[in-house]
Amino acid sequence: MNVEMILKALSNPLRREILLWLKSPEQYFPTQELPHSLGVCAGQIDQRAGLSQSTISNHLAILQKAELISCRKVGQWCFFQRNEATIAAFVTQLQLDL
Amino acid sequence: MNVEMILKALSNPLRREILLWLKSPEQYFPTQELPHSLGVCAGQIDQRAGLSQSTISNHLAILQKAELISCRKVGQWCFFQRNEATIAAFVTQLQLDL
DNA sequence: TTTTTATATCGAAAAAAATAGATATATAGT
DNA sequence: ACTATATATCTATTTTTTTCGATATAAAAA
Repeated sequence: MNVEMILKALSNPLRREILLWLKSPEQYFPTQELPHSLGVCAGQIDQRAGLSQSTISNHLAILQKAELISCRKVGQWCFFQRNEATIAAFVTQLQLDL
Repeated sequence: MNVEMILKALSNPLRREILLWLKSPEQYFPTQELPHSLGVCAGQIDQRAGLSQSTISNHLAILQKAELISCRKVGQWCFFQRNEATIAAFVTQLQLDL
């Protein structure tokens, strides 16, 4: 758990928003056909964010490197999920470190 | 309490370090003549950080705008202190928002 | 009142982050 | 095997952040 990387990741509003979207997939990604329990498909996130595919791919990579989200590959798709363990550990760590 | 501004402020390692220094002034600023209960003099922070005066002034302004620190002016000096209320409220808010 | 000291602000340069389009890679379907 | 689809990577551009030196402001000291 790298507080440095996590704070950098969270300093961007879009990345924070993506984290929120992933908190309530049924609300924010109602058009996804495969079950939300798998996570949310990268393409769905692209669509919702309205920025280019490569830009969103980059943001997702930054969230992933910070271990705030994880990716499950299913066929040709990538399904992203929040990593609640890291998020909780981060808040706890901040409480001590800050 | 503006989570956006606070996260931006905390995304910089030097600003996080300054916050830590202000947590233990007697440890990090033993040469300060006036009592640490006043806060830590801007010049002491400049000296410890080893960057230019204007750069540190800028960092302190960013921390201040985020209300992570506050400034007390005594004569020609500025004494900075952590704003523990904001810091605690921020961590609590993250726990909910994130 | 002039000079010194402390901090803030301004303007410019350098470094880092965000964004996009083009291309590569990997999987699926025909 | 060829084509279509999904995502990642590469390169370039734009925007934001960091940093500095010079100058402005304000208070203190001479």
